[in-house]
Amino acid sequence: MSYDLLQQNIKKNVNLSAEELDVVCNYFKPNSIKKKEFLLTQGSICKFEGFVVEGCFRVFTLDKNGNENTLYFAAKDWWLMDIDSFMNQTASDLNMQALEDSKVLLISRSNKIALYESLPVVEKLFRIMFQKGLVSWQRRLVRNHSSTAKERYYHFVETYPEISSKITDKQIAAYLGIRHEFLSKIKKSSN
Amino acid sequence: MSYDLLQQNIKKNVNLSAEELDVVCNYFKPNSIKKKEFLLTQGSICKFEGFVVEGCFRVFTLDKNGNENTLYFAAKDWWLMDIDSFMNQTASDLNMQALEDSKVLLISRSNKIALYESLPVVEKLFRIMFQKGLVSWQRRLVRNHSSTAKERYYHFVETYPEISSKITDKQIAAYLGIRHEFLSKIKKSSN
DNA sequence: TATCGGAGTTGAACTAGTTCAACTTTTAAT
DNA sequence: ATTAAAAGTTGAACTAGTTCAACTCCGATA
Repeated sequence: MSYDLLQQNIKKNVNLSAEELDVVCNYFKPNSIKKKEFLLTQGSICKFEGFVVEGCFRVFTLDKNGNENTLYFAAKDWWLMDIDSFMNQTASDLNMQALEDSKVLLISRSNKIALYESLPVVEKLFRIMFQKGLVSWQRRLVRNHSSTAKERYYHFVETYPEISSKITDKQIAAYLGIRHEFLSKIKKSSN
Repeated sequence: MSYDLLQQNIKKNVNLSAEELDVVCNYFKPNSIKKKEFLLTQGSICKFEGFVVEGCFRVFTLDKNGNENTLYFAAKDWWLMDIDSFMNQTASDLNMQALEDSKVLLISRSNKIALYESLPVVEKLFRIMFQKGLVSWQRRLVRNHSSTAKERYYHFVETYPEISSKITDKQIAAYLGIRHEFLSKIKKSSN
């Protein structure tokens, strides 16, 4: 059943009873997205938070120079959110595109609010999730400042082999913050 | 009284009664730190989370090349934390140094846990704080990838004029991820 | 089976940012 | 007031990464 993965994911962060897990899951609705389709586009208002059950997404923004900048990839067992747009109902800066046929569990804003209210331990769940998220964003920034593009590339493919295998080099370059031509030269150069 | 600022800060994120605010504040202990002293050093285990009442700190890590990399500055009304080391009681990668004589309110790990348990709305408080933090780290990464050092420099001084005025150019360079010699050239070049 | 478009490759010229070393200015401690 | 140390400046040589354009190599679609 498609809620299993979500339940496992939640249990990594907080202890919930089977009943509580069911309550949480009931707020999430399954959705299928075809390859190349967008779950969110820049300029629109984010209506959901999502959890990826199957497939893979890229989350990117188109910057002032017209370059794509990838914030993160979300494969199976990852969360998909535009926190800012979802919380404040402001125009999003982000695009979320399926890189293959995918299945997600989505929670609407009103359901998210209801969930927080009906089950206070969910506050703790997301507090811990965001806490962990913060740590990894901090690490990524330091890595960007202290490593070369080549080092960052090998770090990425070693850390996320499953994701690396699903995406193009162009998309990896957009994540690393380099041009894809240069990534091509990195791969060619001897280690 | 030195808890006022903390109370105001909390009220920006959640609605607490005066009594609840007092409960929260009671877990925090005032501390004075002299200029140049360290509140945390790389390799040690972080025993506290802090809120800056007066003064200013820089939070940085010494990377493998021996360069200082500044994660953030914390002036009055900012939080000081090494989430990873504090939560998991693992060796810290971070240094927290006072840039001037400073006053902080510190909460120990056992008190933080007790606080979460005694007042569940504190979970919401930190959930929202971390949520906002995540958004700004994401923005910073995109900015690093899509702007030149010069643009990032002017963005920094315009966004944080109070902090800019307290710190050296060397420290700003360590935050921007550039060498201080290059920052010197940026400032000299016509806008 | 042809073809079209996107992903990847390559090279040459370029530029943003680094490195190092020498120097000046400011700050802090005695 | 003196001095030492740290911060800031400058220039010259360098390098990591960009830009642009031409080309190849698929993989999807008609």
